[in-house]
Amino acid sequence: MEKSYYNVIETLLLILSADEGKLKIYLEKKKNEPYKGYWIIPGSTLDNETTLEQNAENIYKKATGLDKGTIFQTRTFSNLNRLKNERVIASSFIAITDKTLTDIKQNTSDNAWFQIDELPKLGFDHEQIINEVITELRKKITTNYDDILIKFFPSDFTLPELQNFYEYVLNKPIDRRNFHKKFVNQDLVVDTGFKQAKASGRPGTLYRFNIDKMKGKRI
Amino acid sequence: MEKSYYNVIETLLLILSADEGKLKIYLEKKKNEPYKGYWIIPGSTLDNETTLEQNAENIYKKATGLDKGTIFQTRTFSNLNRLKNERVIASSFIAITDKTLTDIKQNTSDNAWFQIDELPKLGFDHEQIINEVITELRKKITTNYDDILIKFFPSDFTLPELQNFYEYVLNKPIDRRNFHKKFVNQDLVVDTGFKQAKASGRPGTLYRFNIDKMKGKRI
DNA sequence: ACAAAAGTGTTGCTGTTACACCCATGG
DNA sequence: CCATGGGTGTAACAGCAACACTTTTGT
Repeated sequence: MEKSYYNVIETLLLILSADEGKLKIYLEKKKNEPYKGYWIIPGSTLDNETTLEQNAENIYKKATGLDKGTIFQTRTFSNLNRLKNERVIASSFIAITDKTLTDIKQNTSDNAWFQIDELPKLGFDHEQIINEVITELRKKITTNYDDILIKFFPSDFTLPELQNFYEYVLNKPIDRRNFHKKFVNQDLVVDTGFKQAKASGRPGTLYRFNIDKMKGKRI
Repeated sequence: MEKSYYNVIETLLLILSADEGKLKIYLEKKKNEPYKGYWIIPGSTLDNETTLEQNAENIYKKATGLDKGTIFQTRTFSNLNRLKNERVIASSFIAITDKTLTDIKQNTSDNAWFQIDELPKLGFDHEQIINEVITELRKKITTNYDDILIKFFPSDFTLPELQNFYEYVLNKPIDRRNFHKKFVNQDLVVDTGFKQAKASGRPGTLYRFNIDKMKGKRI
């Protein structure tokens, strides 16, 4: 290979969702070689008439069937040996979505949701990319940087649900009474008046974020 | 221009420093057309045998004469019309440095430090890039995200110095007594035993960050 | 002595932590 | 009535916010 000032760039989109108190990622199974049968982050090579943001949106639309979502840029990976044959730069994006609204509710043999701590066998350097991007994201979630919690819970939720997700990301337990007090006493959440329908146990109260109070709030 | 999957990428390095309570950026004056006489962010086109990180380090070394510094990646800009002739993607990095240690202490006609709210006439889209990157950075500084304050104050400082910088970035005043108490009572800083040499007024006590206490500390 | 800038103490408020029992629902 | 999971109160402590006068230095 010869030294050149032209580079190949791909956009990789980490589609994430808060589901059952876990942080989950949507992955696709590769149908052809190399890495046939391995799972990969959905992506697309960038042409010089498209922006990275447009590219990410296109991947999002194709994968979820949704038009609009919370999509933002994260790291760009430029290691020389990411792929075998050619140096390809990966610009990674995160999309935060509501799993229940997408066309990909059900896991199939071709695509599925995985907990970010229970990843399947991944192709290329995608496991490393997920780990690096998620490490950054965990910091953002646990401090509510960029009001990111709101984006993971766009619709109604119970406080135990939120707490489970938060404990999962933080990886340590929190006292339920204190968690409840924090959100309710500071009016960070609003009671919707509805209760969760559940299989067992007392149904939880459904809350919604009080956007005004949550904006800029450091958790 | 024809659609292609090859792209030109440049690395832009925003070299920053906390100086006299202000956030300053190092810029270079462009010597040839286009934008001759305008100021620009130092940068370099990426070849396909170099990583973005290596590229940023090279720019840093060339500009400051320093070997190592705190350098990290920020946004990648891929607008189609950034430059006139060809679509060039800009991957921006921040370098945080100690202005007094660099070879660029003095402003010359070719390069100079500017307060980030008193920028000169900038070439290309560099003003927009600075503004977007600095907006993100301000959030990080004011929350001490990634322990960034330590990086801006690697050596001794007085509390009023730190406070001035902090007020400048936050763009609002803070009570001096409360600021002092916060850092001293929580042992976030250590008294070095020295005093600042100053032109007028009572000399300030020189402190150093207590790294262990500052790590992960949210300000 | 004056100007300039740094150092400092108290009080009330707000949020955090630690801790254990009762309540609503389905089976 | 039992299992499951949700809801709740209190007290001690820590950090934050609001407030003005004194000390050290150079001129």
